Amino acid sequence: MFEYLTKRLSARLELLGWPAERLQLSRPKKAENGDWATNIAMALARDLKRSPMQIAEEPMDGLDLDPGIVEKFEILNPGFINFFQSADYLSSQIRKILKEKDDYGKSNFGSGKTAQVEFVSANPTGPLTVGHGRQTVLGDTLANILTWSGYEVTREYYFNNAGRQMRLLGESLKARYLELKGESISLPDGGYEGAYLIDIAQDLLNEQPDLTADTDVELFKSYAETSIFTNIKSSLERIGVVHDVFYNERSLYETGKIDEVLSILGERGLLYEKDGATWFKTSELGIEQDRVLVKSTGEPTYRLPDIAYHREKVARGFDLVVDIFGADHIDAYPDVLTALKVMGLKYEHIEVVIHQFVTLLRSGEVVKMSTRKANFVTLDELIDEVGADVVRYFYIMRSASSHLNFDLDLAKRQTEENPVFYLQYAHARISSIFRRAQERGLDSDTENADLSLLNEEFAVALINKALEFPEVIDHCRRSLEVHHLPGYLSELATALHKFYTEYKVIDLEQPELSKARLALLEAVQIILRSGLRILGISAPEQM
RNA sequence: GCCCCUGUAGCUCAGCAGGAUAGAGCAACGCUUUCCUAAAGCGUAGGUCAGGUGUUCGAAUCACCUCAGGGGUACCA
Repeated sequence: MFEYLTKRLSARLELLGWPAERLQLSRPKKAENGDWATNIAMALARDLKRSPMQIAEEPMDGLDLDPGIVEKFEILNPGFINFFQSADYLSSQIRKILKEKDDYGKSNFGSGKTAQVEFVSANPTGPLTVGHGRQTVLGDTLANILTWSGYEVTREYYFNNAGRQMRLLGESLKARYLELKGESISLPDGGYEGAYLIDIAQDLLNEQPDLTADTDVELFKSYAETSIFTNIKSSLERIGVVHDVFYNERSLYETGKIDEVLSILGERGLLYEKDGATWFKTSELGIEQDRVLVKSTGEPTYRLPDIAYHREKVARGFDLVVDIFGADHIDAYPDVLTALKVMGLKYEHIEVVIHQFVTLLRSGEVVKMSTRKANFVTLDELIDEVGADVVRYFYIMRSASSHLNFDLDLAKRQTEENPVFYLQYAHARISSIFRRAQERGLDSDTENADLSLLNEEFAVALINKALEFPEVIDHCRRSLEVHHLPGYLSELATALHKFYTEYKVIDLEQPELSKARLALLEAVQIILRSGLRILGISAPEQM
């Protein structure tokens, strides 16, 4: 209907010589204002110097619309043109859902195109925390949306197992190990204090009891890394996240990509030496101040490998690159994009999704978190407490740009009245009705159902809500915001529960009506199942 | 100081390519089950959309200013 109206009205506007690109169609909030509406008359009032009501008449005059789609239209003050869809259109759309099944709502926007989503990317210095969880679920769900939009998606995890932090990790493990052997050794300055390192030290002690203070710290570092990465991957798997590529920053050094970036920027005259460090003249490129790329110690800052990594992303030829970052990285990406730009590389296809922090509340108190200080709640603990479905839902029900308050007590306590169960119950409720219908011997032959019987108020409302699904997916894809989906699914569930309360689905006295209603529920269930699948949440048959 | 995010009902938050009377969930109060799962539905109450100025036929939405909270502004990532 949207496509149809857009096409017909645009053609009409062009015929009149009016700017068709100003045409906007939206769904009115109130049902009495129709199913679709346009404000074009008001938008053009100024240019045409005529009243909106007058303007509205003109394109609509003599415009005959397919009665199989549009029932009628109205022009209302102050100048809205409202369109009402026909019953035939609704029936045909339900048929479409039933026919396309789990493919309903997929688009070919990204067909033949590739996309990469980089997310999590936590260095293996400790378990994933509640803070990482948001990014994890955000990235995975967005990847699902892109897949639904036709893209071939690569989920990527970028990490660094070299550098200062990892060395500290190795030293910290070594200290714990020696501590277990009875030596009184203090943790290195700024070392990792987490208890998880004691567990790892114990494992190492069991496997290799003969290490001493003289053992190379490299052994401890590598043992810690392997152990922690195993743990991280297992946490990810528990909430259904599997990355396709783990990209090690170290490879950028080994293949000379780091040096290449330096030499290209050097050739452009954008580098200089000061105080023993190598600086990038970002101040000449619209950024406040210059940035250090190589420290006076000879080690690069994180910016340099980031630039090299993104240069590789560009070279790998993705049509769309999405980076999911926490708000603490907000200053890094302009540098990276600027570098790509001056190197003459494509960068417009790189989208950055910044998510704000998760504030963890426990007993009404803000929990300050730091991986190094070991004052954190792990993602694993959270999953243990509330389950993977609830974890995923809680993280994506809010927009990424809002500061998320994660109230642990609430999440734990809410197992009965949790919003996620509301959705799952809607799905289970339909399954339950199907089971009951079968018991009663009701013919569930939806192929031949007379869908025109679905003309009651709340049936129509439910159908309309169901038909919004592809628009919601598209909205998520366009804005790279996934929180619209859980919101929509809640509305769909509400429409379903309302329908259920008002009408009896299984009515042996009216088998034809029952059949039509069962067909509608089947369509609704298809959408609930698809939506939940995109969110990575299970769709139970019964609860 | 400068940059980014946020400020909407008691609480948590939608809405913000300007549109028709500002929404939901939770919390509060009241109601609904001889009938497909009440993990549900309905109703009542609750608002200076942080504040101000501007643009517009029309502003929660756009611009500017102020205030408040968070993050960044590192030769940490």
